Amino acid sequence: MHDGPSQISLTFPDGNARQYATGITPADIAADISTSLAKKAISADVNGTHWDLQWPITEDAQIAINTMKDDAPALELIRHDLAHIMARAVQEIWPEVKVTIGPVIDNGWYYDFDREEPFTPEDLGRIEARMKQIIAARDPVRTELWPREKAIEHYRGTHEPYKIELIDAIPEDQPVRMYWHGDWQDLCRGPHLQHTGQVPADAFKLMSVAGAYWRGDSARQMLQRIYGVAFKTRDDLKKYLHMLEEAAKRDHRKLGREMDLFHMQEEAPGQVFWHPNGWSIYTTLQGYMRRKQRAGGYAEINTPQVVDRKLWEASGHWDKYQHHMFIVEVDESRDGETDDAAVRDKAQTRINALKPMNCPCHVQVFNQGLKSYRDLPLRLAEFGSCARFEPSGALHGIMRVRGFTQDDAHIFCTEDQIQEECARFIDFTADIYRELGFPDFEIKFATRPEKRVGSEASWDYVEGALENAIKAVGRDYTLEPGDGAFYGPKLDFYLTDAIGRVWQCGTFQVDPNLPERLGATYIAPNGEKTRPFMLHRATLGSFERFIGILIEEHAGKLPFWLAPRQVVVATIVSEADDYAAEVVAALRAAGIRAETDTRNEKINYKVREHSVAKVPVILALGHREVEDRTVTLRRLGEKQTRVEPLAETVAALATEATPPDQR
RNA sequence: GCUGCUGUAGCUCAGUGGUAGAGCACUCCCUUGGUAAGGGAGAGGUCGACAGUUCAAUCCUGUCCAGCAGCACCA
Repeated sequence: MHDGPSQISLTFPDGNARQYATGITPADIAADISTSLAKKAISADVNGTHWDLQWPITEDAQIAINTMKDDAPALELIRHDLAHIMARAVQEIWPEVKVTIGPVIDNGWYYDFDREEPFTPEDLGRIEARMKQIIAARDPVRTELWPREKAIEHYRGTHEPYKIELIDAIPEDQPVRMYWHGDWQDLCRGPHLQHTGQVPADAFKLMSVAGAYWRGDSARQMLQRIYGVAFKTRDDLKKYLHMLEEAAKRDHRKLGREMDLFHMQEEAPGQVFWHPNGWSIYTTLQGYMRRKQRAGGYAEINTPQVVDRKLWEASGHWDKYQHHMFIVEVDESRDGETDDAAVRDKAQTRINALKPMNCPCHVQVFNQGLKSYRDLPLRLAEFGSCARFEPSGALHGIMRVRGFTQDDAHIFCTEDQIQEECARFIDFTADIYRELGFPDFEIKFATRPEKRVGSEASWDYVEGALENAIKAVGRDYTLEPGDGAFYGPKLDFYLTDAIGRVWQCGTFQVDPNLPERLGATYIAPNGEKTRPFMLHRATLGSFERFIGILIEEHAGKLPFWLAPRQVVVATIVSEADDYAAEVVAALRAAGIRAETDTRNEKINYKVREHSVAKVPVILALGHREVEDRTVTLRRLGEKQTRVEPLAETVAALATEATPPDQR
């Protein structure tokens, strides 16, 4: 059966090599080393491949035996075996349920089932109880390689159509691997544990059930996906559940309500009603970005929101993006008509769309007047309000909305200037992220997709320019082959927040296509009309989304300069009211957002209320402060208070309130 | 958009086939209290919308709208 040598040499992590008969399994090797290792072993690493203890080894290799002490393989196996154990439990309770796939994901696993009836939360409890029985039974796990015909035949017999489809996707020449957990069988590439009892019975939890398309294809069957989380110990599970609770407390939708930042309502789904507090954050951030862009060589412009379809047809959006656009039909015959009834009697309808992007309008600005190569690079920036008809299921608080404002800009430049502009933009963006408290970010470099326009030479050149730019500014990147836009490659910038979540914010895209479609030209040194390149770029992405990220990153406790109410001056006795007004006036004169709280409430009450509202500084005033012209300062989250002279406090807070670019 | 769940006072949530309740918030009164909720009284709801079943619907059924989770989407 084996063509290879009858003896193989396996090298262990300590460097020792030993000879074994070919076809030996890691289980045999572990048993050969010691009985305790044989018991503790969970899997092996063979030449870097995660290897089931039951799989034979047929060639020389580096080998390491894994135990539960090895985190990565242990978690992988626990979660993967739990996927199978859960599927087994489900089929034992409801034999008619069809199984599909059940991979390991971050912190756990899921398994997709085809079942008529929806799984209920009570069902999850039943399944979990059954899983614990299966674990307690310590059922052996075994595996075999089957010829594909036999496997297909088997699944025809058990009426598992999804499994047959999975086998069809396996290359013809490969046998099919089967696994058994006790008597329950599943198609699986493995590896797995030795028996179900190796799974910690108290360190997993079924979390939720949700729909998911078979093979991720929205045209195909909707399945029911059950999510579970699993760890090595009960403590780790508890920690994870606690972390989820903490994340829920940071939810910008909850904090937005508590801090009175914004609201949304059903008459305007996916659009934000900004309240004074929220709008204060927005305008502060926008002011900051405006200064940064000016310093970065951008000229700010503003363009229309409602634009005739002709422009969208010319730009190509009408063909490719119409399903995402808000279309506005206006009866032009009513022009000058004041009688509403007459207006309804349409004669002539003009079709407009709310702009989903600013780029076509920016080209219109570029196209006004003749441009010279001396004008390039021309950097046009707009805080552009866009509307996109996002699918209802995609909406999420202010993070994914239908109406939003981008910190958008388009750089018109020559091919030679792309690299320099890209490098400038990366530095520009890195500087802003650092000042806003996100020093670490990741750049993803998306290269030419299969469906694309433009010559290979042009793609080669532009991709090279971006890559050189990233290297020139000394950044790392990850490659996303084939993920670029049809017209050009792009860089996407990802921030990681305080609890490890990743957010896509900045973007930089090279586009030779739109200038072509919209007829943008400049006069080159040789006197010829020449096509410029257009670079689409954004740093924050959208203000809405970025503010959502800031809220969640800081759990509502925004940096002082961004906080909507920076200081509340709270009186302890009403005799301090006049002094409180004076203090607030002094703070406001120094550019600080301050308010008085002279309500007839105890200081405890006021402190609690403003703390809950995340006001960074509370100044308490009683008889003593009035007498001494001092303030008692308390910072959010600190119990300690400090008594300071008024003038000193105002000066210190004024410094602290200075935006990072003006320090 | 798809699957499932949810929609009751400003917020968080109970509840019932005979048109509703709590806590907090709000208003007023008492209290002037030194750093995370002082006391009392009061006001506040077309029970998401529209149909249907019923003598009677907030409750049952259907459709729609919105929200939540996941999937798909995010040229």
